[in-house]
Amino acid sequence: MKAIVDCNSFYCSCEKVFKPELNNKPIVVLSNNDGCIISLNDDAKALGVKMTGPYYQAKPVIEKYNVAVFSSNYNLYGDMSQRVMQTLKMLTGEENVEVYSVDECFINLDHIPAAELCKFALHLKKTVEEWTGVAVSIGVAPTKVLCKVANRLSKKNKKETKGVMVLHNEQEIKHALQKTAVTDIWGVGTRYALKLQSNNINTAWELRNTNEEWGRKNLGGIVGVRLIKELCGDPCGEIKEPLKVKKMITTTRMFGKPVTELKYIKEAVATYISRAAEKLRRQSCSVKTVHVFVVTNDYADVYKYNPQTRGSRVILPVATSVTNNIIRYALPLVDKLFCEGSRYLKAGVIFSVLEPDDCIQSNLFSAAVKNTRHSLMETLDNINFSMRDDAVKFVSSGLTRNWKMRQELRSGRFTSRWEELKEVR
DNA sequence: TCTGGGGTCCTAGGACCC
DNA sequence: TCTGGGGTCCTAGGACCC
Repeated sequence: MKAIVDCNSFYCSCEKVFKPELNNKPIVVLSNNDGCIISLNDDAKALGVKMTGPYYQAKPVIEKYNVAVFSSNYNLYGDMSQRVMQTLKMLTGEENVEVYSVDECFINLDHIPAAELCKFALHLKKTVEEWTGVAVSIGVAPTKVLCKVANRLSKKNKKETKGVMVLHNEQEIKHALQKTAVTDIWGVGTRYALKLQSNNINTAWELRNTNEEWGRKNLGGIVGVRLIKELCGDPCGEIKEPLKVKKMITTTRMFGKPVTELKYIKEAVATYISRAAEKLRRQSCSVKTVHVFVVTNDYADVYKYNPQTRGSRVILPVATSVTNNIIRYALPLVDKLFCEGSRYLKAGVIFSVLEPDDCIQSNLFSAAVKNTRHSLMETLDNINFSMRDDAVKFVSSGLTRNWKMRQELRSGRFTSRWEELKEVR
């Protein structure tokens, strides 16, 4: 058996830990740039506020009911996430925990006797809540997909389930699947949901009873086959070692307000390259292919949101993680992409084809230079880490940066900055 | 008169996730 | 005035190899 442990309204819970006066009060957390609502607690949901809706649309309700609003504070959430995961690893053994995202993980429970699963899950929940202050829900079942089903039902009816649901046998699985719409299955997005519904498959139970060949044809080949097997209780995804090394690194941000000047877009792209290169060095890799993209909103009616993406890529002669090298090759792409007169909403970079630093493929046609600037980069990373982000940066990334995103309502980085430590009198 | 079959690698694009 | 920022996996098709 497996479990999924999922933090309830994670970002809101993190804010609440340091502001106990918000207990039982509605809370929302906004995306970067304060654009969208990306987390809301049950109290906010009860007021009719929608997840991932634009902030401005919900503003009337938010102001009327005095909902607490925060800009996202990823330093805080990242640190709280580690505390939750660390607690679970201590309780179940590191090798049994697969961290799946910032707020959820799968746990292998094969060593727990069937009769004790529920008790054990409740123990995990209670301990995490006591040690970190973050509330969690737990779903236990034979496969990951079924765990997600159980977890969702446990959340929907917290009073009855106490936030824990175990699917012990076929009967319980059947009952749970009948209560789950296809749109709520993990692995079914809008496209697949439409296809399923047009074939008159509306519940998870109906999907489970579909034959695998139909799934192969209509739900993305092997992906669909696995999905149906998992619903049948036949595990296709085991608890995995976490991916220590990413295969792709992306950095992208909305601008604080639309930008029309080439100069500022180049500054932003240089900044994003610096950030992505930091992430790259953290996993001791170098990048071979750099993709740069910009998003415009050119429409007769400027209020209509109709983003258009244009991108271009460059393949470096030799993979590198040296920021200024990457900037040199990638920044000219911005000149190519730029159109005078467009309004730019956003830009970003994607690093793909990542090579480990210790086995970089050299180039027959360029001199065999090593990553000689590594000590410079290391120094730069150390300064920026110990002082503040961007204490030292490249001039091409701009000095004034008036394109930067808004974060007007961010709370303190209570657990990761000494100067912002929470004081108790 | 007539031109194979089997394989690998890479990339773009589509789907999904939180 | 105003709509996030990351990721993953899979597949099809083209280029190339012997």
